[in-house]
Amino acid sequence: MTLNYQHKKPADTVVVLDFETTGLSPTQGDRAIEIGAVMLKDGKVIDRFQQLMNPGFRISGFIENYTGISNLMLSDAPSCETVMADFADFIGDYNLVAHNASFDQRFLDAELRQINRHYSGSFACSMLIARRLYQDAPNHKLGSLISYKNIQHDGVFHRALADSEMTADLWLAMLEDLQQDFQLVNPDFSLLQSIAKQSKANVFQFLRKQN
DNA sequence: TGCCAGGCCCTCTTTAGGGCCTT
Repeated sequence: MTLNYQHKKPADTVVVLDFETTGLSPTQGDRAIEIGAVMLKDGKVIDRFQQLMNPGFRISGFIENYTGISNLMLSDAPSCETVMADFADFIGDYNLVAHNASFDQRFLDAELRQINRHYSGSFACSMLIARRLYQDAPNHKLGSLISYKNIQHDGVFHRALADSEMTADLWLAMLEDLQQDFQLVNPDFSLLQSIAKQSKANVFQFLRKQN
């Protein structure tokens, strides 16, 4: 069997991450308030990262309610700069996964720019991939996909570590489905990135060509 | 609860509009 996609990293280790933030747009002044991440290697969680961070201003009541993160909780949290420096060390140059990755990438880029740190891994978006693989799902919100795939969870949503754990489980479920449904021996980050670039109409034909 | 932004993606499209996702 020959797979016509390229392995980018010697070990298929990825970091699945999720930000909680003060709003939707760093260009409008929004900042990160929590980062959560799990590191996957060979289909297993080998490390975790979770930290609240103080954005330097009060967050809105909407965000307090949405995330369960209060201004009191953030009052004694370390600064975004301190936390993001640690997180930059955590992710290193590994490839990255997030649900609706364009959102998390904007905040990661904005926060790391503040401390002049960089990363060289590339992003894959679990939402774009799920839209192609699970076209019958009622919608492609993270919580809906967790239910659709019957993935066990602890009922916590909109907290960074809980959401990154669920995104990691969704990622592993997609890898497993590719192995079972398309007899792919070693589906990896690069293949899933390629899936996100296919049209919904052509993605299954693309997958059948992979072996 | 919704607004704010931005990218993707579909369609009654491409000289555009609007829903889906993320907080």
